Amino acid sequence: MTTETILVIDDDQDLRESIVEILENNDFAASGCDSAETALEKVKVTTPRLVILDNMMPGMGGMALMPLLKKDYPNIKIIMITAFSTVENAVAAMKSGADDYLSKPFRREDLLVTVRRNLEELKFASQLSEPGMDDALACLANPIRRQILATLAREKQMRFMNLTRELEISDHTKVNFHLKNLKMNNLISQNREKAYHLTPEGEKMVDCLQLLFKKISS
Amino acid sequence: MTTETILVIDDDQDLRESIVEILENNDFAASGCDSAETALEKVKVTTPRLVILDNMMPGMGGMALMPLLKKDYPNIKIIMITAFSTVENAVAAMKSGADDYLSKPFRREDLLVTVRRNLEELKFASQLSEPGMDDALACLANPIRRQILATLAREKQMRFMNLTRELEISDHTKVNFHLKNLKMNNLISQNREKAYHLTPEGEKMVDCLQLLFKKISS
DNA sequence: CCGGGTTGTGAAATCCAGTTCACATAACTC
DNA sequence: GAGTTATGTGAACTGGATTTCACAACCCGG
Repeated sequence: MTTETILVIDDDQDLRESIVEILENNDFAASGCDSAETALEKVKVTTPRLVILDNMMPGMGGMALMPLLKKDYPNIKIIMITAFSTVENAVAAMKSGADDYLSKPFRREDLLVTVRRNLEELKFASQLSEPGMDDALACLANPIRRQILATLAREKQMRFMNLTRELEISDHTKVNFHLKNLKMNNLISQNREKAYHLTPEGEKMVDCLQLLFKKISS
Repeated sequence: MTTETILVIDDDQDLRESIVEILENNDFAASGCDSAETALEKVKVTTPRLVILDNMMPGMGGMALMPLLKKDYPNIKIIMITAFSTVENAVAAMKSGADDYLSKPFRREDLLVTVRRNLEELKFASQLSEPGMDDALACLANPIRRQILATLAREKQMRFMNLTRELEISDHTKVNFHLKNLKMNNLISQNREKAYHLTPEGEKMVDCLQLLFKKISS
């Protein structure tokens, strides 16, 4: 967990400080801010990924601040604090751009669950561009490599020439190229008899492909 | 279900015909064969994907036939019928290349379950090289496209320039290129206000990516 | 209606995955 | 051990994917 800052915007000092404290006690980096106006300044410097915002404040209210924040920082997540738990409040908050909401009064656990859920979603976005993901998908992008994985999943293990014939590819060096690729990505390996077989990682990948296929063709 | 032929090789006429009948009653295309020698001839013509083979037969036994079959048709699945259910029998059968086994006596249900399972595995192999799969994975292979999908999953909808800024890519035409690609693959589309958003297909794809990621990083 | 931001196109340039080719070494067969 | 098949490597080549560039139509506020 890096220094992921959470900004808490609330004019009620007690509530604000109590939220910040709860968050800090749970290893989040949080800071407070007592009005929408100062908040706008503060995000310029700290650029938080998550904002907790009271919708009722003197001056500019939370509802008014939200679109401004979203406009300049579309990837910021906003958790709105609404005074009473009514369906209307919740719907209104979500409609105007909140990603989640908390109804006063809320328990410490409600707060933490909501914060964690939203940070989790943020994390997902960055995961998609992670290097591991990149290699894996590049590997899977090639139909020959997928065929190889599928064949090995079926036959458990296979020697080079058998595999080549099975795939009905005339040029054996082409197969070799893709085998090397798969080997480098740790999806397959060879035993002493030079037979290729899936690694545990490779098997996971095959599982993934099956899942993918079911999803896509559903 | 195409005309997927299953070849039943057993010298015991009663058992053989009963197996074929059970299979045919369950919409499989099955045919019988009373010895290993005739089986070798028959596979040349029918090239079944699945073979059910008795290991005890006069003349060439099932154990001897198996490697011959596997050599010429490595993608054939073999279900071995062993006389008694002992661990040794089962292990021996699997070791010499059987993909599955049935111990006599078995119930109609055992047979069907085993056959279905093995056909299912065969089906998977061909799925992996299907065209739909190809497009989808090629699309996902590019990190920028994944980022776009992830961003749209988070923000629900976004206009062109906002998206470009969000991704921190200086050249907007590059983003446009990938957007066009995603559009062509029906993963995103634009509403009247020109805002991009995920299509139902695109959402499925994002789900897939999340699954993939969880699998990979587990 | 002027100027600036937005949204987009098509062609040229570039890059890189994938293919092909020429060759080499081990392994097995007779 | 001679010949054949299996397994593998590296370099050159090819084509498609990606990037860059030059340009243009659009919309919109002042």
